[in-house]
Amino acid sequence: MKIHVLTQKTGLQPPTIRYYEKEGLLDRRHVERRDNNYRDYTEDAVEHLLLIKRVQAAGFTLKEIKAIMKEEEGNKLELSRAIEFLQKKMKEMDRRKRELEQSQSLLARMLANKLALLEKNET
Amino acid sequence: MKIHVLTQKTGLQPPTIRYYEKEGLLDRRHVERRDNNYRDYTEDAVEHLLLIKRVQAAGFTLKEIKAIMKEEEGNKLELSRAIEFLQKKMKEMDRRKRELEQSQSLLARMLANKLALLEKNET
DNA sequence: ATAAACTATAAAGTATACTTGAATGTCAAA
DNA sequence: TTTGACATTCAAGTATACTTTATAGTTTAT
Repeated sequence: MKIHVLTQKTGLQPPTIRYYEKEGLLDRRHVERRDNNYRDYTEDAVEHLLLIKRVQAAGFTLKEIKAIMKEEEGNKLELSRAIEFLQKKMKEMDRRKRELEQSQSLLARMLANKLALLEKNET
Repeated sequence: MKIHVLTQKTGLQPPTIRYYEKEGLLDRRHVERRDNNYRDYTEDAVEHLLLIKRVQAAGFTLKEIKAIMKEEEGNKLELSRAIEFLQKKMKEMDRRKRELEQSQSLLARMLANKLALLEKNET
């Protein structure tokens, strides 16, 4: 499919998708070139980009995402090192989750305060 | 306390703390100037900066954090609008948490694969 | 008293993740 | 066939969140 179709399926913009490719987040499995030099995306590209979006929204940088993706493929790292890497990432996510929960409870307290005030005013 | 002491208590660097002040994340409650023009931080500044760190680690920008802080003070916004604001932020955090959990389960699957491989190799 | 350590400001530089602009090429429909 | 929509590259611009550099004033220790 052409880039425009992919933008509709992913919600990303053409320059963003090209940028990701330039940064090495897409490969032969996701894009090829046609005779006219236009990019031709596979169906896999859709899933792949949506995955990138999710992981990115979870707070990872493109660099980290690339490392994770590469790792997914890779027997470049040996097994034990790959496991170490993934466990480190898991811990990072746990930490982020805790921080998120703490912030959330802060907001919850603020919200409770406001709601109490509202109650008072209405009584 | 002087800026150096605050850096030790927060783990932030002097220019970062000054930058936060410039960006309006600190006010009279947190900093004052002495006769020599040196900044003099209150104990409140410590808690405040650590809070900023946590909320930031949860994925919020300084601008958003500032908005939340301002709101915490503020009867600038009327009550109902404040509540709306906080509820919106809560939803954002829920979404972020879900994305984090999805990414985490992705990593968990990858990790499970690696561990299975490891098992196999050892048998 | 003077060097070392700390403080200040202002401006420029850096990294990340894009977005925008300029110039050009390709294709599909009227 | 020519106009409009879409594609390409490359370079420059933007926003966020700092960090670094340069210059200068202040305080502390010896």
